[in-house]
Amino acid sequence: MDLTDRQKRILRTVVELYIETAEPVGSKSILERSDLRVSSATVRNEMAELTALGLLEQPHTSAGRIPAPKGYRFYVNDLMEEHRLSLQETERLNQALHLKIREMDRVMDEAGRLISQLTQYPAFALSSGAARVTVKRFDVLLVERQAFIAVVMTSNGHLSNRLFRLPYVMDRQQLQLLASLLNGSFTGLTLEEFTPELIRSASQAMEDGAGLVTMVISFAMEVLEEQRSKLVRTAGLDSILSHPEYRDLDRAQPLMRYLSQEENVGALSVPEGETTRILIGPENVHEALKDSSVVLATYDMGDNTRGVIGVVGPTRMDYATVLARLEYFAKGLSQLFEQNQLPTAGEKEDV
Amino acid sequence: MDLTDRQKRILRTVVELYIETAEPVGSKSILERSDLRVSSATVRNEMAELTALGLLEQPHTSAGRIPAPKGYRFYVNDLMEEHRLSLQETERLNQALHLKIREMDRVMDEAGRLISQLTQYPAFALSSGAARVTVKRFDVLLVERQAFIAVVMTSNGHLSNRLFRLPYVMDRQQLQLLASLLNGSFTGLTLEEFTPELIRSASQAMEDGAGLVTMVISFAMEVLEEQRSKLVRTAGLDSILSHPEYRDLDRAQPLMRYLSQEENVGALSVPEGETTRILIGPENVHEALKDSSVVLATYDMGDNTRGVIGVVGPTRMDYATVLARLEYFAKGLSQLFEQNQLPTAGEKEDV
DNA sequence: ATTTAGCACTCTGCCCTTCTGAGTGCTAAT
DNA sequence: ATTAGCACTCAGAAGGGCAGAGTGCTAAAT
Repeated sequence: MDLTDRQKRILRTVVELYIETAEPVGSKSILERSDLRVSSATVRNEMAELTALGLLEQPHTSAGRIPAPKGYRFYVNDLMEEHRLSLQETERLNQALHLKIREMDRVMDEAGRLISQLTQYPAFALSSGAARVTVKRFDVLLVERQAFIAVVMTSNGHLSNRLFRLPYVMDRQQLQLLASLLNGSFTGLTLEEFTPELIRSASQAMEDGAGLVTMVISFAMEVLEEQRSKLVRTAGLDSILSHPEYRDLDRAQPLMRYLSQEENVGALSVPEGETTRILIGPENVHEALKDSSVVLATYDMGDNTRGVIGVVGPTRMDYATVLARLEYFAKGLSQLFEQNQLPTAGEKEDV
Repeated sequence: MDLTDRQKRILRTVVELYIETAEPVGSKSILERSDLRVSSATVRNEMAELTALGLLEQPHTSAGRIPAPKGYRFYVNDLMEEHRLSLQETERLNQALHLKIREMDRVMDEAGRLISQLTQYPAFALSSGAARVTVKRFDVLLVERQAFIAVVMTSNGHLSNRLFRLPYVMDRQQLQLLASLLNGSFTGLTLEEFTPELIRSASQAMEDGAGLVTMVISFAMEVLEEQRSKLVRTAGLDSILSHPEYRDLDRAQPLMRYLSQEENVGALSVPEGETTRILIGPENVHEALKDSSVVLATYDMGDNTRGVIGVVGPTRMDYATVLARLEYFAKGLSQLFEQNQLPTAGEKEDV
């Protein structure tokens, strides 16, 4: 797409004016805004050209122009200046990042909420579950004579535990045996490798405490399952309604539905190798997003896994600002994970 | 409020018809529905009476009547028949209750989601944090020479753990000491009783490992704090928009805002001694709920604490059905907590 | 003393028309 | 290539008229 300088200037002005006002932009307002030294007729001619190229569109014959998705795309790729965060903004973001929260769920909760507040769009946070999780280590703790706690540490540094009660008395030795058996046979295995045969043979090795093995193993499997699955948090749904493009319920409702379903939001992702992504209107696969845009940024969760945070809004979104804030926030999250000790209720495991 | 039988019949018919259709109810449709054997004029007279009593209201002179908040209240208290769940409904609810989820957060997540699906109204689930939580027991597990896991069991049966890394090597004996120290000084205390002095004196007792005490203790304090705080989950916000009374964005938006804020929803409660509660329109304290209704039901979380589940909808809500479903679901949750082992990642502690 | 038939009246929602103003596209002149 | 000028288009607001639902009241009937 080759545009003259003047055309670029015009396109950019249209986009920015439209982002501001949500009203179709006429030739005169362009002149007011940009410092083009031409007449409105010239601008009109250029706009006709840009429309022919599919960069602008006209809601109806006698209205101004609004950016077409292609126009936004061009703007985002080539025209948009990087938004420089103001001191206030970084201040606010930093403050938001000083959440002293340890649990994964909470972090994501907060992240979503904060981004939404910060951008005025509905936001979400995803943690892409660790692809290949294994149990790294089992521990068993005798609590009373008839109860013990099993602690499972997974390869991604997460710790889970559960209390088990038993109908009979258990001795320390038996527990010892259980622990070494579990550590011997089930560490380093992915969920799939927990085969029924393996479990059976381990149970048999345990003799009279055979039930214990299956109990703890099924707990471990739950943990693996959970660690593998994505965590999705959405926040700020209410802010949808404050944007004029969603005044129309027929637009707002499908979007809300979409955002209310975890599997939808969970499917949004950033291609390997990139750290951010912008999806404009029809570039979205899902029908419900066809006239909305999505801005995504990735953060580093430590153990080679990336999480995603993002916002959804009208195509008339303030891409520059949103992107800048999102990136900054994502970087902050990465740092949190790095220096800190997030993974759920435990500390990050480095090796 | 004394009403004749006929008046009650009419009021009830108006309410039920209006719940169904969302349209003002005229004298003729009342005759069609109920088996009153009088003329429409008589009904009109009665309706005028009911209106004078503040039980019905008229959107405008030439329209039918709609129930006033007082009318709903009367209906709910005296007229409403208990909704009998159909086989399908119980089926569906039972299915929903067979979530094999252990973690508190998840249960609440699911509960909210399910109730919303089941009722078609936005729903929420609250766990009212245990009022007086203490640490019941500390455990420490050596993981490597320079790392250990601390496990904290609280009085409400919750288990939390965290991994601590250290810059120096630690021996088993030291850990032993740490554990007995913690168990000796900090069990049975509420958060407030973790005084700086106590912590200081305990640290000193530990000599070279003084840092360990403060680390674990501050972790324990986080856990207590967390156990004490409410958990609020909201779901199904999108279903708001499918009800005609919220077609008007100026109604929908404040409600969504309200529901998006945890502290608002967290404030909803059921008085001691009751198990359910219905709040109709202006009976609600919060401005945003003035023309919506809330139905609440409590469930038993085991350790003398009650959780609340509820839905929010237009005053024209199908109270009977919603209440029945909510109660059933709440009972199911109570059972889950009872037989099962919910509290977060651990099992319920019975004594 | 109730109940009812009958009727005039009220008001909303809908459709249709008109009008206005913003903004265009085109033509002819520069 | 640019511009002034002008006719044209169209959405949205404003207003008028109409139909239908439903009321409240009066006077008659039970």
